[in-house]
Amino acid sequence: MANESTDLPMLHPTEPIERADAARNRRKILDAASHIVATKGVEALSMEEVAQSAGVGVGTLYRRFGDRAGLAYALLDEKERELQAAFMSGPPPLGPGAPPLERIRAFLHALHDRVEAQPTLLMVAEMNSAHARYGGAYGVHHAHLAALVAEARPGSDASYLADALLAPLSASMITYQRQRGMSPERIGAGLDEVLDGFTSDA
Amino acid sequence: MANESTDLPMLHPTEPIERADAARNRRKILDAASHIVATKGVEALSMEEVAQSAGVGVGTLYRRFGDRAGLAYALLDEKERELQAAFMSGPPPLGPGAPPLERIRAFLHALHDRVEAQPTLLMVAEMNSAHARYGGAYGVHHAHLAALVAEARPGSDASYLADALLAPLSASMITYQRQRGMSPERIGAGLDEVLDGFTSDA
DNA sequence: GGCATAAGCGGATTGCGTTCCGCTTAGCCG
DNA sequence: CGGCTAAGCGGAACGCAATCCGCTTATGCC
Repeated sequence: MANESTDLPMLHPTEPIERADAARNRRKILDAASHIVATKGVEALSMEEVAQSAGVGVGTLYRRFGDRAGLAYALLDEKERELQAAFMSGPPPLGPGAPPLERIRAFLHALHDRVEAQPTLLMVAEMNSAHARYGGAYGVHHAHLAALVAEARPGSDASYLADALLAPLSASMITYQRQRGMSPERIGAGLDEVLDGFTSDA
Repeated sequence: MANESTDLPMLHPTEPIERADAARNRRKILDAASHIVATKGVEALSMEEVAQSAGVGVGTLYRRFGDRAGLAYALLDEKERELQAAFMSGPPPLGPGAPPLERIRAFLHALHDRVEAQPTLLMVAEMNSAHARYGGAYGVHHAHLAALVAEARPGSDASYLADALLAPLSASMITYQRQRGMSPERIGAGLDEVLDGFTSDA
């Protein structure tokens, strides 16, 4: 079990193979990082502190994870994999089997739930390399959603609409809405309202 | 003409009054900053360089503009005022007089044009203090749009829908789409498609 | 005009993300 | 089993945003 569960998305069928010490360090780093997040919060997740706490140099952190956003993303990776498995091969309505519009709805609500569960880590992950590194997950979500939209609304620009549907679910937007006093339930209901526009054909 | 044109939004009817040297410095800073942006690009807009180039201390920059995002926002302020004037009291369809759905469409396209014209500065302005400082402009846009949505779709959660319509127009989203090869025209057409969902009542 | 005072100023300092580069060592090969 | 080599490592150094605090000065009041 050398290389599993903690590289970015699932787009590296056969990477060059990872050296044993590198794998060991990856584990140490992720353990230290999640411990820091759990005990002191995301804002205390500084590269230097993680490195020290894991007993490695900061250079190693950057080699493994690219930047702080990449580290945050790696911490979210397990949940991300579960999510991807759920909408790619899990039970409907999230997984295959339900009509596209119901799958879209289920998917957007799943993304919303994820943001509610991990707002701060996601916000860090969205930063900086946002659409490059984190782009791995975004790309998968976008492709999935675009396919469903193409089914639900043939002839539309499904790729654009997928972006437009994902944009309101960014961690920073939702965090901002929550700060303004908007409840998760209201956000969920709002999502459904947005989707009502999809039900009726143009 | 002490205090005009370069404080944040238009929410300070009668601020405490600005000292003369402070106003002079504000001008020097903004001039230096826009010169740097014009000649070396936004990425060269560092607080230290602006301060040096304007002949003031960095502390003064922070006193005036809060942070780097605030400075970027101030550089966009003139255009922002024009935009606000246009949709609040200009000619239709952007200004009052047209039916709400046409005004919504005109407004979103105006925002899109703005992003196409100033992507990098807007991206800096969106950073960090994003929804605090820059929140001034966002708040105005949101309030305007929510009012129009409430007119166009009575009974809906206009405040949420306004967020959802504004989210795809963030500078970072549009920059990302452009990097993927999506043309401005396609984005504009996509916006119209999103609005089609609004035409047909739920 | 002179003075009191608070607004303003500036640059040294701090903190942190990121980069760089010379050293170490795991993994392979003869 | 010993040596080769490239992957990996670590931590010093850098750049830059942001803060802090003692000094300066514009402004209002007598």
